[in-house]
Formats: sequence, structure tokens, C-alpha cells
Amino acid sequence: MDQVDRILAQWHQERPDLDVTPMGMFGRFGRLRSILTSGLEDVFRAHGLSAASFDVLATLRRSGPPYALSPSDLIAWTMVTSGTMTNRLDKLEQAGLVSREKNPEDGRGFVIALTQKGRDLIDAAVTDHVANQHRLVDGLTDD
Amino acid sequence: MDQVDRILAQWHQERPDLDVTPMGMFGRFGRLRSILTSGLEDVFRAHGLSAASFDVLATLRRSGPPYALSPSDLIAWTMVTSGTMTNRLDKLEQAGLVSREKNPEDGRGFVIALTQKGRDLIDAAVTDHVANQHRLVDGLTDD
DNA sequence: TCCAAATATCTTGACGTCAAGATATATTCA
DNA sequence: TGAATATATCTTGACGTCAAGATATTTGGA
Repeated sequence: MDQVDRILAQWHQERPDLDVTPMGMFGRFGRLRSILTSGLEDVFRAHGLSAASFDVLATLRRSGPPYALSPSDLIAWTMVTSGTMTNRLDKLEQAGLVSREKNPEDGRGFVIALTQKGRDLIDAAVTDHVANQHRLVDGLTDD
Repeated sequence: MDQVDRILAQWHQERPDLDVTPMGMFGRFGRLRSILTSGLEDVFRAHGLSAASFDVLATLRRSGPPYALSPSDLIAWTMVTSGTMTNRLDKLEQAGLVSREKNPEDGRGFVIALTQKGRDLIDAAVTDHVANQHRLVDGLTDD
């Protein structure tokens, strides 16, 4: 009898007209998500990153040399809005992890590139992150 | 070859030393979550609610008569911080969906209760929400 | 009885996010 | 070539969340 079971029991009592079976699935899915998310964030934090900043640095890193993309490319890969990306890039630029220069071929755009510091940081962070994912996945099985 | 596969292919190219198998699972788990979450929010929005406000009203409703709990109880059920709960209750009180009165038995505390309007709203919203969960779950199967 | 410790809630400041709108530059095609 | 339209990015304002700290009240002994 966990928290999800208690919630279902309350609904059964108060609203017997509803079949709340799927609610149990949604509830446990959400709890699993929250456990996994915070497990991942532990590693990001250990490298001074958030999930948001890791996301951008990792996208640049795995795009291969020269480790540079436009904000539009980053928006497409990460599926966030342009306002969110501007905000992420402001933080990363301020931290010296990426550079932001005008695109010489399109006056509307910019080129975002990993700095050496950003490159070193994301390489170390990804290594730890993948190991952490293995650890978290191994910790499941019968959930 | 979806977005997740493309990401894994890039990592394989750039960091062949890493076994990124679990990353595919995390990626698809995250995408599924985002799809389900936005599916649920459609119904909340249709009733003028957010996931946050639905959460509080539903907790009060399923607690049974007199549909009243302390902020501490609500914090325990919803697993958010006290600051978050204060903010949620401010919004709900302002919308006339809950009342917030001093607890006559404990000067430090309050009693949060559904108003009639809140009671009517959450009963209708929960009915739709559960139907929506059935719909979303039925839409899966081979994912 | 009175004070130290515990408890209940609110406040403050910072994050990350989104939608909508503002700007600046490119592109298209009449 | 010039105007209409499309595109790239940034800005603004609002939400929801958290951690840490501030207040007020209650409780548990000495």
C-alpha cells in the first residue's frame, strides 16, 4: 500500500462511479520520472551544470567538429522555444562555455560554438552521465 | 530512424568509447512523458486549471467531507515545498475555488477548504480527466 | 511557570519555461 | 529594383518550482 494506492482508494471511496485504473499507471510513471530525473541531475550538478545547460553543450559536442551550431539548430534538436534558448545561451556564454558570434553568412543569425573550456567540461560530464544512466537503469528491473 | 536514433548515431560517431544504449531509453521515456503531460494539460486547461491547481483541488476532493485539509496535509500529499503550496493556494483562493481560514485549534495553521464553486469545478474536471487518461492509455500499446 | 526546541506557514530571490510580440535581415517575385 | 513576406533571434511578462530564511505559535521539559 504505497502513496499511489492510497490515492486510488480515496477516489474509489469518493467517486465510485469512476474507473481510476489508469490513474495508477500515470501516478507511478510520474514518480519514476521524478526519481530518474533527480538521479540524472546529481551528475549535472557535480559538473556545475543544470539539465538545461547540459542539453545544449551535449548537442554541440555530438554534432562533431567544429562543435558549432546556430541557435535555430539548437532549438530544433532540443525542442525548446527561442526564448528559452536565448536564456540558456546567455548563461552558457556568461560561464565561458560557449561563444556567440555573428554569422558572417547571414546577418540575422549567430554561430554558437563550444569553447575549449566547454569542450573539456562536456566531455567529462557526458562520460559520467552515461555511467550514471547505466547505474540508474540497472537499479530498476521489477519496478 | 527517429530523433532519438539520430542522437545515438551522433554519439556513436563522436564518442565510440561510450555505450549509450540506456540513453535511448531515457530519451524515449522523456518524449512519452512530454506527450502524455501535454495530453493531460489539455483537459485541465479546458476547465481553466493548470496541473498544479488541479492537483490541489483533487487532493481536497478525494479527502472526502468536509473537503478541507491543512496546508501541511496538502504538502504531504502533493510532495511540493511549502513555498510552492503557498503560491498554489494564493491562486486558488483568488479564483474563489478554495477558502483559507485560520485553524481555531492551532494558531500557526490554516484550514483550506473547497468552496462550492471549487467542488463543482473539480468534480467535473476529474470526470473528464479520468476519461482522458483512459483515452491516452488506449492510444499506446506498442510504444 | 517559562524558555528552548519544534512546527506551520509565508517570504524572498533565483531558475527554467513558454507565448506573444519586437527587430533586423533575407528572399521572392511582380 | 522594391515591396511584401519569410526567417532568425531577442525581449517581455507570466507561471510554477525550489531552497533558504523569517515569523508566529505550540509543545516539552526543567
